[in-house]
Amino acid sequence: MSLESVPPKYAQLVQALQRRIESGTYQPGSLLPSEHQLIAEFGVSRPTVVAALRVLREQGWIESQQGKGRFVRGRPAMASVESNRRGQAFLTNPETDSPGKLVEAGSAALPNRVATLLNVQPKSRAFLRRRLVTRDGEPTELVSLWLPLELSEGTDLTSGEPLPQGIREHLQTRKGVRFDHIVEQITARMPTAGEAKQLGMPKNVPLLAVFGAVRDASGLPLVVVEVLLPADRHELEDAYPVR
Amino acid sequence: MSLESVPPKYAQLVQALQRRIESGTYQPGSLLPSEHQLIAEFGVSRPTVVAALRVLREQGWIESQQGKGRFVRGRPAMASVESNRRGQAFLTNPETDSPGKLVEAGSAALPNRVATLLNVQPKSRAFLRRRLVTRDGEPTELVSLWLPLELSEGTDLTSGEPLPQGIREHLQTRKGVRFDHIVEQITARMPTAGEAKQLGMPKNVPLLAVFGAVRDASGLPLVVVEVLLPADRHELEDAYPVR
DNA sequence: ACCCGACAGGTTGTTTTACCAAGTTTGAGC
DNA sequence: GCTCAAACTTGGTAAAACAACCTGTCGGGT
Repeated sequence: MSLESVPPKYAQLVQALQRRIESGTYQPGSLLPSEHQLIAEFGVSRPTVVAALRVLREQGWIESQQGKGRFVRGRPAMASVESNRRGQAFLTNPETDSPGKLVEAGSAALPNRVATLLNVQPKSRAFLRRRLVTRDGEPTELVSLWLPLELSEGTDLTSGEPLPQGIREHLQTRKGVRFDHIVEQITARMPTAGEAKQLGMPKNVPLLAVFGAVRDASGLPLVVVEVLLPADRHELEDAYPVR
Repeated sequence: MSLESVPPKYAQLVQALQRRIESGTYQPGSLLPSEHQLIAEFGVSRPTVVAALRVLREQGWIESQQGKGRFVRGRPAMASVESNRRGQAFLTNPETDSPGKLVEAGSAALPNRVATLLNVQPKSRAFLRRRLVTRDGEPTELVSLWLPLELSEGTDLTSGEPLPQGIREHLQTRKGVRFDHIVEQITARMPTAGEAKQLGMPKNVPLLAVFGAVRDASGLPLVVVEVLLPADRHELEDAYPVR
């Protein structure tokens, strides 16, 4: 008896066609064999062929045109561009991964913008955990984490120690909340005197400010992350499909 | 005879189920009716039901678990956040949509960063089309479009008139290139004296600079867009799923 | 000679019926 | 109380038919 599970036929077909596109057997811009030809070659039924081609279309390998056929687009370059989302990393990676110093951890009054993102009354209080991240011994980023007081109770976020677990995992196991997506706002402004000093940057260099509101699937805000980056040392990169 | 086309059955089912989730008939976390129940209620075949449920799963409305059933997640908040991609709009919308003034249109030497994004030799020349976009009569954004000279030949991009057609469509029909995705870089810096004057902004306010490299499906760069935004008047918003 | 419509044959899109496989829960029987 | 089979669930495959769409060809007309 073999314990290794074989992937479904349509998934095997997907891989086979991907290999042919990558190897150049099917040139970008050219016409893919018709459904009937693929049925004959691989010895599967039409629904199986269609299921495989649907996956390829949704992943961007091919595009189809009713009445004409399916055209090869090539290996989707999107997948190879790693998205450098600032907010993402700080939520999933443990703090022990990046060296830094805890600046603040406790209850604090919310800035206006953060209160709006958390969907609470302005000037109300929430839990704040702020860390100065260093790279090569130099301070590079100031990361602030805000969350409602009721969400911070019973967690280890108040501790001065770096969290060995990702914040995402920490909150998910302890409070049962599920992160779903992040709404990100990016602005630029001049640093305050205190920020410039903490980050060791000239006062005439602007600051990139990234606000990330983490929400659950229904859109309810759970946590807000603010990342401050000196603009002369950082830039943000991202990729997305057209239309 | 009626000219209006009816959507396919599976799409109708998708809409019907979405309405029930939105109206609260199906509560988040609860179990969706089984395939058999949906077949009986809507009078369609199983593949049709499965097709609809597959769409809902891929869009994040529900999640499925073999042997147990399908669970309601709720309305995916992602979809309701319209992505405010800067580069996107300037490529698809005709210039006549946004009032503005053409500042430059012709061959120009490439800045280092743009040459890198276009994957050409530094200091080589390319076609530049620069527009100052105004809102409510005030200048708000400086948009620059760079493309290789061979791609600009035979187009109307050299004309001083606003393009009645989107740049994307314009290039696609005239040169046969197909836009696929955009790699975006965001930085902040202080404006030059000329930029501050053109944009009518104070010299001590930073500038958000968005570079968008438009590529085809194979990753070949086609066009580079640069958008300059005074940071006191603009911010960038975006949303993406976690994991 | 040229243009235009009808038509045939190809393609993908949608729907149906049928059956089997795999995971989960339930309850009957020991 | 435990085991295990039955009955549910979703996942996958096969075969068939019709609809919608595109592209040629073959006419007939101007």
